[in-house]
Amino acid sequence: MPGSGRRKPLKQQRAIETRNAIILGAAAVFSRVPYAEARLKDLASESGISEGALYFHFASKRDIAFEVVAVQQERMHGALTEVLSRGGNALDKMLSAYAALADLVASDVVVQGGIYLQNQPGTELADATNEPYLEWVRLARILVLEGVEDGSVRPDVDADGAAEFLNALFIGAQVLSNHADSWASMPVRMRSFEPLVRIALAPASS
Amino acid sequence: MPGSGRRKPLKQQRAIETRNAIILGAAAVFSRVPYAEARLKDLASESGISEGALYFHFASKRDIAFEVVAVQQERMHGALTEVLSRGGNALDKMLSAYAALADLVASDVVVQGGIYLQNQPGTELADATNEPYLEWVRLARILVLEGVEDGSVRPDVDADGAAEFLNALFIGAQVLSNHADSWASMPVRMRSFEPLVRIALAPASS
Amino acid sequence: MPGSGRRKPLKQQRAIETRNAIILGAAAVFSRVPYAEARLKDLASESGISEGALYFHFASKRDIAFEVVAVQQERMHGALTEVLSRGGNALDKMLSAYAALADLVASDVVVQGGIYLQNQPGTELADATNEPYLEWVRLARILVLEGVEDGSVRPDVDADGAAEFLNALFIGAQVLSNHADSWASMPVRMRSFEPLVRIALAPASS
Amino acid sequence: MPGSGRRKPLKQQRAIETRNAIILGAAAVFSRVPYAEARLKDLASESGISEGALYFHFASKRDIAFEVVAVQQERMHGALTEVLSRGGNALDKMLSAYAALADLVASDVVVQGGIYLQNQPGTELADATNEPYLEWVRLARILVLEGVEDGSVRPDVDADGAAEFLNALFIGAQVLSNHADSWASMPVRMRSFEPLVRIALAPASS
DNA sequence: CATGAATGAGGTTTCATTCAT
DNA sequence: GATGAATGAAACCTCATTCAT
Repeated sequence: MPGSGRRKPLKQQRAIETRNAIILGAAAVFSRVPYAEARLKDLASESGISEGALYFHFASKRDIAFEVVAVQQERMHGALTEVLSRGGNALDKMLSAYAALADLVASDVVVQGGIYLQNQPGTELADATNEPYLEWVRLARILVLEGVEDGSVRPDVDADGAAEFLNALFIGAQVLSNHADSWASMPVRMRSFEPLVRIALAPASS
Repeated sequence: MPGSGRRKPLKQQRAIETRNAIILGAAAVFSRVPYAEARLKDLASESGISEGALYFHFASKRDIAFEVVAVQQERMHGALTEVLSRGGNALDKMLSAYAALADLVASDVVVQGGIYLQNQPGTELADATNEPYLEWVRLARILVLEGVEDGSVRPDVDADGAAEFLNALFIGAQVLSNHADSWASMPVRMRSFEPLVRIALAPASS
Repeated sequence: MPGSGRRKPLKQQRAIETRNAIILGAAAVFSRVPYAEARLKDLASESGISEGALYFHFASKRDIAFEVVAVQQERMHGALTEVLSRGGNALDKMLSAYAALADLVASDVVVQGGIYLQNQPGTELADATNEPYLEWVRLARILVLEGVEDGSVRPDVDADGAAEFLNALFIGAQVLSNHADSWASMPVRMRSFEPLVRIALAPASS
Repeated sequence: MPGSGRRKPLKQQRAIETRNAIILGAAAVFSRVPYAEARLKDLASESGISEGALYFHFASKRDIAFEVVAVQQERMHGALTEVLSRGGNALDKMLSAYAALADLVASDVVVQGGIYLQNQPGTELADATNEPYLEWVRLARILVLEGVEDGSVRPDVDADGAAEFLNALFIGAQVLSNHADSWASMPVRMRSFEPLVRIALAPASS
């Protein structure tokens, strides 16, 4: 995972601010336009700095993209663990996890940029970009199994299939939301899926 | 039809073949690499023709991409109408429609190229690329309503929500399949979702 | 030795001409200005072609420089073998060899470019540039030994020292000539050294 | 000299040290790499100071290079006059002068940097760089004539030719030594030329 | 005096498109 | 109809220089 982690100490406060501004501006551009069509000129102007300054903080355009993805991962991970630490049965936790992520996606430009960057297989970026998907699937699988145990999920579901099912749903919602209105409708969309997911996974009722 | 008239058609015949070769080669490239990273040189070599010759058949790279998307639409549409013309209740039709599309996606390079091209909002291509999504949703909605009528779908489902649900699932599966193995696993994946979709949409059983 | 040897067949006559024009123009620039200060813009205009066309024929500025050096080597080698194949004793052959090389240096732009390129150790070019010097020394050594045998060189000279002596003289003359008048005076200069070299190497006379 | 006057000189003292450090560091870089490829960043780090600080002591990169050349000239001049002030006939003085310079070249980084800087005609530096060569030739000429008078040099030598001969030899040795081992072998090399030079210039023997 | 951060001009390289054969 | 060669705009990146602290 290149791009993650500080290279230099960054001695001045001003530098840190600039660095953050770059990540923010870059994410904004990357969330609107495919990586290869994102112009350095735009990253710079969106960040309010000169083009050359980018290279004081990052080694290349590629590195900037990696950093955006890294921050996105961090934030999504943060949101996730926060939600999962709350009480409730596994199914509820799962659904509120997706809801929380949907909120994050709708509101956080860096997350949007990171997501869109990941949706471009075959790019220079491919490497740093493939792993996350697998991680989500793994997590979902764990939650499904947990749900079977605590009774919130039907015992006859295929854990792997269900995990991918949830993931496909989430990713599809991202793509559709992006197409529709740049992720603004993401939370609504996910919420509208909830009842169907509940029916699909929850025990026959009671 | 005297032989004297043949000369032109014969030439056209060759042109048509070349044209198809271009579309096929282009689709192959577009299915692996984002539009902006697809090199004309690669389209040409993958099609087995020279770079300059592309411009005899198409006005620009953009046009080639459009044509790939057009053919993809055509083929998906064809597969769809073929499936939908068969008998069965709406839910069954719906599921076999998605299954058929999944097969198509897994086997047809042009369809793959078209799909991947569509997954790049914000591009030059954006215009020609946005509509199809809406159409799928519309179609799904109609089928859901049909299902409510013929009793294959629970009467209390929200047609709009269910339509988007199905669509998100399908699109998410595409993205995941592409990431995983260039769409090879698409049919399996969709089939593994079927039981969950049935439970989510079908009436409580009896 | 990258840059030496044809990459592609170069199917068209025109291409071959252009390629040669590039080498010639590039050499002209490289003979006036250090590698790192040679502007592609100048290489192009001096060759009468567009900047981009350079990249149809060569992969990089570096490669162009390598090719110039390669051609220079070739030409110097050619001139050398031509001279050495003539009759005469070893000392005479040696001196007329240096004279012939001096003429070549004064008249051939590609040779000038190659020479100046080689005089920049520590550059990107370093690799392809170091070997030739050693080769000259080796050749001079052989001739000195030959001279000892045929009696045209004093038997008590140190072959290694004499070889480097001759080489230093030749290289120093190049540097001075370049400084003075872009190599124009090279032949005169070398000729003015001849008597001294004869005295230094020839037997005490009689 | 009251203590109250010392404050400024003290500051200057520090400045002088920094200035010297810069020249030393710069020379080290300039001796390895052509002017245009020498990075200010490297000059700075090699000098142990910050990039910005360079501009407190010098107006530009070009100025630093000039200063390196100036110091080099100074030191070579110093070594020369020291040697020439000793006794002996002209030929001996000449040879020990070159020997002394060779020692200096091998041991003094600033001299190395200066020499390498001068070997780049066509640069921004060209102006300040051309003169020295002429001066060496002039000096050598004078010594040759002196030698003719004191009998240490054959009376029939062409003073101009001999002067350039000696110079070419010295410069060629520099180039070869630099290529071979960054000037380390310079003294050995020059010494190995001595016998040949003696034979070339000294009277027929006796 | 010194430092790290920022600027901006300009360099090399890429690549869709056009041209001559 | 087709090819290889050429163009030129624009992209990414470098780096001497300047600025704020």
